[in-house]
Amino acid sequence: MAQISTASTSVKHPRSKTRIQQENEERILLAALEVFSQNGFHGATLDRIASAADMSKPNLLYYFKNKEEIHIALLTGLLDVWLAPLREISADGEPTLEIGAYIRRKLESSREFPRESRLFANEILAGAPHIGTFLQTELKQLVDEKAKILQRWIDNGQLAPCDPRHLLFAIWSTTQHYADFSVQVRHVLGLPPGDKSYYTDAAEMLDTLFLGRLMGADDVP
Amino acid sequence: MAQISTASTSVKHPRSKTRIQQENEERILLAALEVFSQNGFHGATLDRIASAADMSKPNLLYYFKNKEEIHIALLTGLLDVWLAPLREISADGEPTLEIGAYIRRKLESSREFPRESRLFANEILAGAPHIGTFLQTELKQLVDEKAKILQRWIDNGQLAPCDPRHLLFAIWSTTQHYADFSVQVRHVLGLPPGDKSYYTDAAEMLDTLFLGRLMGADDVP
DNA sequence: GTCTATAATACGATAGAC
DNA sequence: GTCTATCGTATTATAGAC
Repeated sequence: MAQISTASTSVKHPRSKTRIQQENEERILLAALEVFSQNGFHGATLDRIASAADMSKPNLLYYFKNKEEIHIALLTGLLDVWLAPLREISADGEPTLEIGAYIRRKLESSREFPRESRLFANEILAGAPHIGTFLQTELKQLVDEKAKILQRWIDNGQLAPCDPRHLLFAIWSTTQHYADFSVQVRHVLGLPPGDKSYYTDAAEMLDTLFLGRLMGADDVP
Repeated sequence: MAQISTASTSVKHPRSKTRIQQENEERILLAALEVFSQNGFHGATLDRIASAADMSKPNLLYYFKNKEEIHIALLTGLLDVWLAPLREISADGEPTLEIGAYIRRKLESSREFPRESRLFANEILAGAPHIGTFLQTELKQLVDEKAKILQRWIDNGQLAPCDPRHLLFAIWSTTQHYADFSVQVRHVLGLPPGDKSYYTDAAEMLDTLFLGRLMGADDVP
């Protein structure tokens, strides 16, 4: 299975793209994001993607040589977006503020890019056939780096003792849940499709959960 | 789309099944669980299910009239298992103990039944085409019921003020994450396939997270 | 670059012998 | 109940005109 990473360049022709090329590729990727995120890789058909892009199927395959290439292009574009909020965590900041801001960035990302989140979730659920290498290298490296910062805060008594990596897992899972499981969230809360009002309560819950006792371990001996 | 629930009976013929029928249906469902949970509904093929069940494709279709019926049978069997840990939360217990035990049950369920968890996750990600009604009725009702209990604990000062439903969402997401995103967890931690040793640290993290400050809100004014 | 037509195949499901 | 053979369709991908 072809592996991708943030470093990989998807540009086959060094020649710059024409205006119409850029527009059409963008249109295809937008349509594909919609279809892939709702149905998974195998559930998505070129017919539906072409239809969503308002384009004929052969024309679509003029821009991407096959279905998998469209999928890979989407995932590739996603990885940097996924890493960005984590990258911003600074060792120089106040732990409570840094972690609180990270949670808000992730939750905002979940709210603004639910389709991207579901695309990512589908890929992981399927065993990460395309981004396995990315997870083992770029992501692992960044997590290792940030875990050191968190560990230092713990050693300084600024953060409750815990496994830093699992703290990150908890932040990822709780924030992404509101995008990936939005249907369940809405049904349980009795909200209509498209209603995202639950994000307000979600933000409050996560603040209570993560900033309640974990922070300021010194204050509560 | 055909909807199912815990109340639905999947028995078409009241006549009791023969030994060989039971065995074969069980074999098919086990194989299908493996294939569906790894590839999603559309990614799974009858060929692979039949092969995994060590059975011919027509023979498989002798027991289930089509692919969807196998999928529905799996989901139906899953719903009660999914609800069971939540049902056990008792209003008469000590809040800390009750919630701690619930988290451990959910985490244990994640560890013991990762394929079932992924099957469920795939169904929700796809928009819950089969279990939408279940989510809106049985699950919502049970959540409403348990949320009342949690709210009473909050009112009594035994639990930090928060939205009870979102507390449940946080428990669901963090525990299920270790089954649904196990590939990512392993890759980030640098563990080999099949290694589930991270569940120890996971349990500790969740205890710290959920039982740290949330409980005994009175103790920390 | 875009289209119609179509090739090639994968897949769900059935027919019918045993 | 189980099998081989096969049908029908959906879907990926290409050929070739414009």
